[in-house]
Amino acid sequence: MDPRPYSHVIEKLRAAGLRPTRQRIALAKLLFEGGDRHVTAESLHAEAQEASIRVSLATVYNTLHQFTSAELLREIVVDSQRCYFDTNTTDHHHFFFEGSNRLEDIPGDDVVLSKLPAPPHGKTVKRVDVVVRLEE
Amino acid sequence: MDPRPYSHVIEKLRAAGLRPTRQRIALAKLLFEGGDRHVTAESLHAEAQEASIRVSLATVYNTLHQFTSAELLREIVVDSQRCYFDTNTTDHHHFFFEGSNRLEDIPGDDVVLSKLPAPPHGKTVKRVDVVVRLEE
DNA sequence: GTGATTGCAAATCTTTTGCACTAAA
DNA sequence: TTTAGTGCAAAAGATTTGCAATCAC
Repeated sequence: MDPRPYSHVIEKLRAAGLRPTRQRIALAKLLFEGGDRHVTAESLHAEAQEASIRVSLATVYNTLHQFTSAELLREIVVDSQRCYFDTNTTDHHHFFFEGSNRLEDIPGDDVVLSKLPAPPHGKTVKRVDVVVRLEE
Repeated sequence: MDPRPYSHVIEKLRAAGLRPTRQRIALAKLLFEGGDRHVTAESLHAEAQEASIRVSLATVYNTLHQFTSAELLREIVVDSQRCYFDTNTTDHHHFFFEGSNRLEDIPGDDVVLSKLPAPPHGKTVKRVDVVVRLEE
């Protein structure tokens, strides 16, 4: 077996200034080695359990927020009942399937905003989020 | 005093198929007689208390959802911790002031989406929400 | 009167926190 | 060894629910 099976992930964590603990490494592997993903704290915790990774839900919450601060993840607001996190941190938008509460990326330039208002005086635009809400 | 001081609001409720109870009339007056407004259940409840209207918080929640189903209000998702309701049910978008958690309407055509992706097969677009997130 | 609506308190659900314990450096 | 990170259980905050009391019609 590869003597340094987690080196990628460990580097990523170090680069972000996060100490590579067992839990962070395991969660980072789940998050970043499966392409672009959308997770909630609950869903990631369940996934970790299935993979026999022992992590508490509190640590999952903490970790998701730390990763978000470190810009390894992006938080997406589509539902006022739950937080979603996206492993795709590039500029893009989302489809949201009401009913199944599922999120899907909309590739970067499939949405074009050709006109935007100027921000109110003294304010800066942090981000523009476009959510296309779908129903059956 | 006007013998039918609430007639407007009462008509509005009846038209929406909602029985005009004391609480609904009072909340509808607060909501619809002050121009375009953004409220949370908590803020509307506080406002009602100040106006000496006796309504429980549970009833405020129920009423906001009934009004939303009846399309007298629109629910806006900008924060995964709280529900916001908007008395402006026309097509428009929002500024969200992170920090003060305040919402402001962006007039209809100050945002132009010149390109949108086709919805996935079998799905219908229910709404497209644009949120411009601001910071100081 | 009768069924819809309300209030209250308890329940639920997601998320955060305090603190003793453990592990990384 | 020193400090950051973790787990657990408890707390917090938003929202919902069950049910008896009340109100609109």
